[in-house]
Amino acid sequence: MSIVLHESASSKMKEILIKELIQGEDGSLVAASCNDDVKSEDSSESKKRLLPTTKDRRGSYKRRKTDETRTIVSKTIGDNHSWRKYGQKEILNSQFPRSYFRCTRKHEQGCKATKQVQLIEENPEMYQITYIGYHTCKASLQTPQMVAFSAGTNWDSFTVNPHSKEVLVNYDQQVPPISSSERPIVKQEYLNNDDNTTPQRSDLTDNLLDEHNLWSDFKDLELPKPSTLSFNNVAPSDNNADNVYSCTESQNLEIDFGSFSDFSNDLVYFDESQLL
DNA sequence: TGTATTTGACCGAA
DNA sequence: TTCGGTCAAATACA
Repeated sequence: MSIVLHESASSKMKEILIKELIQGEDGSLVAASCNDDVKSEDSSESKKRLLPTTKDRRGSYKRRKTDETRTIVSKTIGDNHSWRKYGQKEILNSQFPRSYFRCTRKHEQGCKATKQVQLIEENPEMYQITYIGYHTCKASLQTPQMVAFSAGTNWDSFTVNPHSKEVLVNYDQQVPPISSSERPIVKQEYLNNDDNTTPQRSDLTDNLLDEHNLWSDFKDLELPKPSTLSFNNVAPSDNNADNVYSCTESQNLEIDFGSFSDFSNDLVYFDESQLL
């Protein structure tokens, strides 16, 4: 189960989500530790060598400040794309290294999509995956930013870090899903795992959301007035995407789920960039 | 032999 | 000046 939030998401949307999730009545929602801005004095990691040659101009790059980025948390790092690892780095104050992947069709098709994968310190079973840019290659099966509600998992907690741009979702698959005709059926994601050789169905997916899932939590949200969230169907970023909904703000401070007449095969997509 | 991964080094944004 | 992101040679693997 993963939630995708645009990095460009408005602070309003984040505030709403964060506030409500953190203040969950059942106590299952916890705030993530804020480990940002903690700079280490230990700079011994920096190994610089000044041997520049005209031939060897490695590392020349532009930081993707303005690129679209989406951060998700998942138990697997696989998706429908083919990735090639091009680097790994130890990150300051992080227990686990960060791996860098680019689309394998970067050169042949100029696909600019990259992703960064890092184990979460608080939960080493989960990966924090940051997608940067969108796939422009024709082999794209499904844009990763579409991944949102994967049904069937049982959410036992959310972890919301207001200092980062992400919502972490922990779930417990042991609890059998509770069927309900009123609950949305969200899109199932089939993964061709990069790490695991055989294609497998994502363990992030299943059929239905249960009473403890995000949907239920959203339904129970009491959003600060006077703002409201509604979900609108938005055009997918590529032809392979299914229906995608963006979350937009309206006036009533209620999440307007009425627009979801049929959740089958649809994805809920938080495009916070549309919130002002 | 071709492709993928590892790893040290470099660059540049912050 | 630091450190994250990227490059590319070296290495591993099929």
